[in-house]
Amino acid sequence: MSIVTRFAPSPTGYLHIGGARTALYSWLHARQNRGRFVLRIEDTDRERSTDEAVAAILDAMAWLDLDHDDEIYYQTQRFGRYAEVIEQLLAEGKAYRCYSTAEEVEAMREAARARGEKPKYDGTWRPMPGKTLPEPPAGVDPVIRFATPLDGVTVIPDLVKGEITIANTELDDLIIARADGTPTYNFCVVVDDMDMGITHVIRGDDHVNNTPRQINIFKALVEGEVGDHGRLPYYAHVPMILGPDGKRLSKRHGAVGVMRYREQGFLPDALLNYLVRLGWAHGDQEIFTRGQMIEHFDIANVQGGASTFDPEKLLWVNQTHIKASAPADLVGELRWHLARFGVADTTDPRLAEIADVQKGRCKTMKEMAEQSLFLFQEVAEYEPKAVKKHIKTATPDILAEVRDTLAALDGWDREALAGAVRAVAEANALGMGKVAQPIRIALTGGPVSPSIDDTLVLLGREATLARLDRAAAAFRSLKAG
RNA sequence: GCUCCCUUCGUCUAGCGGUCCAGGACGUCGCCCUCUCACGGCGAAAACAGGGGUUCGAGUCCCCUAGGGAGCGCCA
Repeated sequence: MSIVTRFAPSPTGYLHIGGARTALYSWLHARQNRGRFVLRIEDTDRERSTDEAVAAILDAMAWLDLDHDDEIYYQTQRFGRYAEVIEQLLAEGKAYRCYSTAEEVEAMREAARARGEKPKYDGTWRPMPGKTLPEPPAGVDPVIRFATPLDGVTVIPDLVKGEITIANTELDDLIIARADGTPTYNFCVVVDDMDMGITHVIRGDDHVNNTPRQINIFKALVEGEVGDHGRLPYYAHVPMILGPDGKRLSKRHGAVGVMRYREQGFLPDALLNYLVRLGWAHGDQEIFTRGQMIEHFDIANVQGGASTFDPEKLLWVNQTHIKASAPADLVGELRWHLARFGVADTTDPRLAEIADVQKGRCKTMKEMAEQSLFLFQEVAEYEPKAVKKHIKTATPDILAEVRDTLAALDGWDREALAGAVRAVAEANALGMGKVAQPIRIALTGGPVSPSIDDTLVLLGREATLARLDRAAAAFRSLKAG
């Protein structure tokens, strides 16, 4: 029997970090077992669901490259099916109509609370052997409740937490269809998981308390015990992700939307790598390629407790991935970030070359783009602090000498350029720093860039000579004035 | 209030009864390398929540306490 997992977001906002992790775990579990990964949009709450949110979630999934099988399922398109199952449950006496008003139910809950119990519906309208039901009041549209077993226990076969046992007396008869006839979450999930043949429900552990209810509905619909392959799913409740203050990760903690991480310059594989390691480990290994994640991930080894999101480590993982990437694989994100900085020419053939030179020195792709901007635009100003520190009275002459030496070069390759700069330094009895820094400022406007030979190669002969001329003149007038 | 879950360095974690005076990684702090920023190399500080058991032996199994989290909707 092949594995089927699913990711089932409700489209009320963007895909956040926590959702991305459960999606990743589901995806990994399916891919490593050559199973199917289903994407299902849980949009039964029509008030809060939006098309924009659906689009945002799909965008993020695409960027992360967590590809799904089958078409995308939308719960709003399955209302007919839910109605059918509700009729079946009603006919079999496994569900019943309840005419209690919201106010009455609230009073029941208060009463239970007063008794020190969990707030529950009291079963007024539940048919029982020998019990006479009240006469349905006129003008009240009933809700439909599921008849939860009155005794016994429900066991959740949970791959992460181990078996969890809940007494059925803790559960009440939950509403599966509202007064207006629309089905509710806990019911739709079960019908969908059943119809789609889900074998492993991997989701956040905020759903643990819902699970016994869902299992009871499941048992009312299919034969077999929980955990039977293909009949009732296994569960894996993965813990929450916490912010630095120990509270559940939320907007307060800054970026939570996956696409915000793209904007900050993270690579999708790096984000996934960080996420997979948050709550799971494979020995001492920190860095995983996609293939390694698929090979080694084990849902049963996921940590039971919540873990804290650490932006610093994410940055390190990202940097490590950038460093290990083939330049060609970085071009896409580099181009995207350059465009965000206003660089219109996205077809520059130097992109791979730039990525190759920069990849060892950037923590993020945004940083890489930003530090490569000097290659695409003229120097607007020379950073005052850098000028103060590195530009001396003799600098204009040195730069002129560098310029002439470079201009006399036959080729424009790294070795020749490095040799030329070193020659000027030696001729003037200066350390490399005393020559390289002024050149760097002249060419980029600031004190930071790749090694001076790489910088010269990337900038090219024409731009280099022009910028050296311009800087020499500018510094000369600066020192004179 | 009730139910369920969780608890190893600041953080992510390894550990699945002895090989643990607890290992790796991020971060932090030193030193080295160096044309800038980075990279890299070497080194240091840093943890089994507390208390009872079980056992020849417990970070590893059980119980209690404390702390943290989730849920208790005609939301998902």
